[in-house]
Order: sequence, then C-alpha cells, then structure tokens
Amino acid sequence: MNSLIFAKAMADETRQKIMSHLCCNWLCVSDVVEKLGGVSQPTVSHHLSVLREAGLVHTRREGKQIFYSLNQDAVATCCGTLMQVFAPEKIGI
Amino acid sequence: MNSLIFAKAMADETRQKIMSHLCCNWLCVSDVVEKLGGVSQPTVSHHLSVLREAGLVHTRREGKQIFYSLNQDAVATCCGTLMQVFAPEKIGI
DNA sequence: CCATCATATTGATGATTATCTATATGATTG
DNA sequence: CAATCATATAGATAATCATCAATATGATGG
Repeated sequence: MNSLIFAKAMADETRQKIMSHLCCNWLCVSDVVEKLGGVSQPTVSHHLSVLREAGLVHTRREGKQIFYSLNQDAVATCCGTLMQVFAPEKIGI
Repeated sequence: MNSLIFAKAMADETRQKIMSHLCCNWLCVSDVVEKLGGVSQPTVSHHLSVLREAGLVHTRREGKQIFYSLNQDAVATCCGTLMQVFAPEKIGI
C-alpha cells in the first residue's frame, strides 16, 4: 500500500483513537461512538470510511450492525514499506 | 516520539519527497528546492521546519548554508511504536 | 561596516478536512 | 408492509494546512 495514503489515514487523533479501540477487537459503529464519547455517529462513520478506503480495517456485517476491526497485517506492511523507504539503513539491526 | 506527530509530519506528498531526497544524503535547502522543482524556497523551508520539529531530520550549519539529512533512527523508532500500538500481534513474526 | 548570499519568517489565500445536523439507506421484526 | 434500529451520506461550516510573494535574519567576504 501507498505510504502517503497510510500516513494521511493515521494523521488524525480521532482516527488513531478509533484504531486503538479496534486493535484486537471487533466493535460495531455504535460501540466506537460510545468508547470515544463526545464524537457524533456520522463523524465516526466518516473516519471508519477513511480507514476502510486505506485498507486499514476489516468489516463484517451481522444483522443490522456492521463490525470493524483493525487490519494489523496492513499496518505491519505499511510500517515495513516506511522502513524500506525512509530508514533503509536501520533494517535488520 | 508521538505517533500522531509522526503521522502528521509524513502526511504530505511534498514532505515525503523531501524525506526521500534526504535519505542517506546531506542536502542544503537550495539543493532540495532544486531537486523538487516547482516548489518555492519558503515552502521548502516550511516543510523542513515541520520535519525538524518532529525530530525527523538532522541539521548542520556550514557557512551560509544549512544542511539537512533524514534521521533514520527516528523513523525506525516511530515505525516500531506504530507496530507496538497498531500491530502488536504482528511483531516478531 | 556594507553588500551579498542562504535560509527563515510573515501575512495572505486557496484547498483540504473534521465536524455537525438532517436525512437517506438497509436490515430486522411484528 | 410499517416501524424501528444501525449505519451511511449529503450539505454546511469552521479549522487546519500548503503555498506563495515579500521581507527579515544571519553569516561571509571585501
């Protein structure tokens, strides 16, 4: 994946909080809204769509709800790319 | 270093290009301006200051010129932090 | 000290983006 | 099918940010 898209997706505090909550957890949208507190449901949906378009979350529908979880493989791949491009001398030390 | 500051510093195409040019190279500001092409000197200075405040570049004055190079250690540390926070299950696989 | 060169800062402007309210879509249940 | 619940989308607004031209700062050489 693209380093720029990855960085842009991560460059927002609310999205990083959402990513933390979705790390190792499946949560539906209203769960995320509740965990964050003080952020509206449309705003959360917007951030989730940014993360989805960047390939950083998995999604699964279950009845009326849609569950999200963090795609750790994608994060790991992107971090690897960043290392290769911007820290090539630090790989494998 | 802070994951949010790191992501914000990387979330711009021009800054990523600058970082590529500074990777394994010491360049002065006017060198960077020349390498980029089509970007003004004040804009380059601005981006370099963002990178400097994020701790992502080394600087060295030499006479009238100021040389910059990418701080690969900082990049590697930040990528490690991102991995720990957002891909903990993928560490050491 | 003055002129010059390299870089930084200021101030303005346009583009992007985060956020909200209101509303639409889509699935479930009676 | 109607009502309801969960999520997404649309449209508006405010904040952030990238960029440039103009100017300031700071070092060097005569």
